[in-house]
Amino acid sequence: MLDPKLLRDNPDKIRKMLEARAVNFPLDQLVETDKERRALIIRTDELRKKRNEISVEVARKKKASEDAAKLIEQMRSISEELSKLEELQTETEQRYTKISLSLPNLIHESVPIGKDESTNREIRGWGKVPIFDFKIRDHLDLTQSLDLVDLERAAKVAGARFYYLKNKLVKLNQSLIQFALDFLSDKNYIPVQTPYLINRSSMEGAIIAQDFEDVIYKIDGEDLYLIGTSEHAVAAMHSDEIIDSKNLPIRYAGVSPCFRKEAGAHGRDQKGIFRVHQFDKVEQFVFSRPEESWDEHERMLSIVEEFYQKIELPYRIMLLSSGDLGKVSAKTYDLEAWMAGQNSYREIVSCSNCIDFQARRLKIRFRDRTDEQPQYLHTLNSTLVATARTMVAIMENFQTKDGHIAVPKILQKYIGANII
RNA sequence: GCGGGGGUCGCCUAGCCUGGUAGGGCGUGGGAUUGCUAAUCCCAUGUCCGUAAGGACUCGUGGGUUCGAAUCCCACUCCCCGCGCCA
Repeated sequence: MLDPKLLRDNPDKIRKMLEARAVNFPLDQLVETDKERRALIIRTDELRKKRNEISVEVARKKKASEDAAKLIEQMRSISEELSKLEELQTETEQRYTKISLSLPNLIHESVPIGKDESTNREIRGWGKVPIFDFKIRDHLDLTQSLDLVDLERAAKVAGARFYYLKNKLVKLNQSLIQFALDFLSDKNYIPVQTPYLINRSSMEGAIIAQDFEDVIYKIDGEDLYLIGTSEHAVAAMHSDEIIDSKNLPIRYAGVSPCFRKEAGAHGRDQKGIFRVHQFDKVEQFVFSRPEESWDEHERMLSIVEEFYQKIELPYRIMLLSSGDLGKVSAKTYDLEAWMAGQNSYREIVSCSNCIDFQARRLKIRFRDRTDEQPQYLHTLNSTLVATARTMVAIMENFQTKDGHIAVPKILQKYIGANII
């Protein structure tokens, strides 16, 4: 949600953003509805004022045991008119909210303008792409020959894009989670394991309407949705709260499974466990003062880079262009890891500053002193590790000539082995 | 799932029975007073509309009764206590 004042004072700024994102949005309709709703507020406020004045008079007369019948008759007609207007107001308010909830976030000035991923900008790279002196295999091949993943039975039991992890891959999955949590704890992040199902109003705080269709699973007959990432549950943690600024920034290490419908991804990445309906993730989520959020954003990215250097995965950092940017984010870096089996870099991390967009939706504010106007804070989120994709990268990059997988040094003590 | 108790401004609390402008304390900021500090006293302290003056709203949420609801009625929700079931 954007600052409603922007809608009135500078709609062109919003128009520019929509253009840069190449998004169709009924901006004029929103501006019009905002006008309607404000006019209605003024009219109902006036009527209420009148009613309150008469009500005080009624009370006074009754106390003095005078006749108030005439006034009460007036009250009756005001109340009648008011309830009609209120109905109209509620309807207008709902219409306004519905449209404004689907309005995407503003874009930071450093974001390159461009229509899709082809205009993303490479910021830097790290590590050497491995060179093999044997014929390499992709991760699907490796998981089948080493009996690490059962896709056929998962398809039978749950459907496409599900999987059974088996044997040492189960341990690798746990090791990545454990290492990630230790790593963030050392940096004073607060570990938090979230609810995996949350209600609609919480979900609406973190995502935009279209995502309900494309990514989010709903529990039939309940006001419950499976989280697409712990970000959704952590963001809503402090909804409707005013946070004492001396507690900022609040840095959480969220851990949870992630559930995604992947609607519209038919045919893409069908192989193996790269694009799946369920995976585990450790996530950085930060509540920050507005003036500190851009530094915080860079800090989160540097933490991500340190992590992947420790597990020795070659990567490059991409700055997403306006057309590829998520609707709730003002600026996003992706980390793309080298995947030998696909001979390309693939996205495994997304690091975003959502500025005050989620905070407005969730009413998360802060202040320095208790007599001060509270103001919206900024929220940021970044993957630390999404296990399925990171395991794909590890398997493909660390494969050995004899068809096994070397375990990155830092994970060996967690998994209790140096080869899979 | 059943029975009982509860949810009031950032925090704590009064008001609810008996309907008529939501009061007090803490915290925080400002001011007064005072060698300094402390204590004391005064003012401010949520959201929305409005350039402003000002006004409206706000008592877990949503309905209802009433001229008028924090207060009465109904439903839902969350927390606490007891019982039941249960990994």
